[in-house]
Formats: sequence, structure tokens, C-alpha cells
Amino acid sequence: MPELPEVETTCRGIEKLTRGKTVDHVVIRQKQLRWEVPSAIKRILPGQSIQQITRRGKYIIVHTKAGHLIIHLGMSGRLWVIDSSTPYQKHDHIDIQFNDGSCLRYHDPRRFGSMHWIEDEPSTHKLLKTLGVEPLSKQFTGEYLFTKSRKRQVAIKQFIMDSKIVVGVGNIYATEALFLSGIHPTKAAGKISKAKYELLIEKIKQVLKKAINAGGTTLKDFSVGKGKPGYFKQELQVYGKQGEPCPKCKRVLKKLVIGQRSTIYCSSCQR
DNA sequence: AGAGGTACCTGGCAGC
DNA sequence: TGCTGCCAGGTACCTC
Repeated sequence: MPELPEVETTCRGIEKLTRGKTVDHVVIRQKQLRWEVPSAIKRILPGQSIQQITRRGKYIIVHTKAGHLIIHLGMSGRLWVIDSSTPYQKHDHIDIQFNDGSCLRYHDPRRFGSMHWIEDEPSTHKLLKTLGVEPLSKQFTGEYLFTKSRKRQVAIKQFIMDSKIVVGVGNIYATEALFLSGIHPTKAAGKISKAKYELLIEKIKQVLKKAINAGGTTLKDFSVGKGKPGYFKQELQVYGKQGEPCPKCKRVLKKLVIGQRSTIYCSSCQR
């Protein structure tokens, strides 16, 4: 579930519900996520108050005076603010309990997510310092992609999913944006014109913004937990629709695998 | 430097 | 009903 729109929605939701609160204690039930969760947070976080929660790419950053907790949701992670008395369920790995009786709970069946602690400026963290531009920022332009892609042989789909180039464009939205732009997903990034890149940028931004708005409405109640994913499903044109007719030309949508990720496209509309 | 493959882990579902 | 195999929203890291 976590593509950028859901991370953004999660980030906004939990910030609203935790900003200014003071941590009482931290419970780690499963420390083995993608990397081991630093047990130091059990010692450091109690007594700290949440200054703000921000996002960089798909990383959620919880800011306190003592330092910053960097959270990634991986493929299946979720964060909820719930009442501390809510019984934990399977895959509820970490609780950050506040002294007002609420709790920030991390749930992640596949455990591809992660938590890191950094005292310094979060942008200096190894995982964050190599990240490319934000897709919804002014720096993300056709010119930028055009320049970065010269002489690159890599498929355009992998290129726009490369976090060193631009962060937060995952499999679903890469697939969708390429369809909307009429670009074949395997086309070499270095062979795409500046004009096509301008169009692609527009479509990536459009599709992300739409999904953020949709996510904002469906997942707004973070205190109840279990926000239903699938809010973006109605909006999707081609993702997950192999074998169905293309929404534009009605020819059958095809599937192929690029960089171990499945990709749906229309061989007629995307060249 | 760039390209390509591997690894981490569990759950859901199709097919038999 | 139960087993097997395949697929899934991510991305760091390794090798060539």
C-alpha cells in the first residue's frame, strides 16, 4: 500500500494526532524489521515531545529535541494513532505510547519497513542523503529528467522509479503515468525527448496529487485504525488490468516484467 | 558509472 | 479442505 500518496496521508494524519504530545514509553515486540530497530529509542524517546512529523520520499521523520526517528513503511507497513488500551494484534510490532493515553502503533506483516534513529539533521542520514528530488516540487521538471537521462540505456519505467533521480514514484504510479503520457515502459530513458518528459512530469504530478486527495478523504480517521486501502483503485487506468481493454483504444492491455516488477501497458497507445 | 540481479518476509489467492 | 506455487504497493546492496 505505501506509495507516496499513502505515506503523505499517513504523515499528515499522524502529525495532526501526535504533534506536541510527550512520549511515555516505547514497546518493541518485534525488532527485526528490514534492519534491526535501534533499542536505544526505548531509552531516548520517553520524555521527548513530538515537534513535528515530516516526509522525505517515502521516509516519515518524527522530530524530537533529542533527535529524529526515520520510519519507512516498506511494502506493507502501517502507522496508526490509537488508544493505548487497544489490544495489539499480529504484526503490531512497535508502540510509541504517549502520556495522554494515545499510542502511535507500527504494523507491518512483511517487515520490509524500517526504523532508524539519528541525532543529527535527518538529511545527513545515509539513507536520505542520496535521494533525488521530490516529485511534487518545483525542481522536478521535464528539463531535469531530460538532462539526467542523457546516455542512460535503462528503461524509462526503472528510471522514474530510481530514488536517486526522483523519490516516491512507485510501481503503480509509474505504470499509470507512463500510460497517461503514451510512453512505452521499456523505452530507453536516454531516447526520450524533452517534450515527452514535460508531458510525463505533468502526468506524474497529476496522478500523485489525485491520489493524495483521495487518500486524504478515505484515510482521514487515523484514530480508528484500519484505514481501507483501495481508495485509489477507481482512478487507475491500467495497473492490475492486464487482459482488459485499453481505456483509450480498447485493444487488450499487456503485461511484462521490468526489473522484477510487473508492468501493464498498451502496445498501441504507448510507443 | 551504470545495469542487472538478489535479498529481506508474510499473506492472499488461483489452481489442482 | 488442503497443499503448492505464484504474486504483491520497496529499495539497499552486491557483482559484473
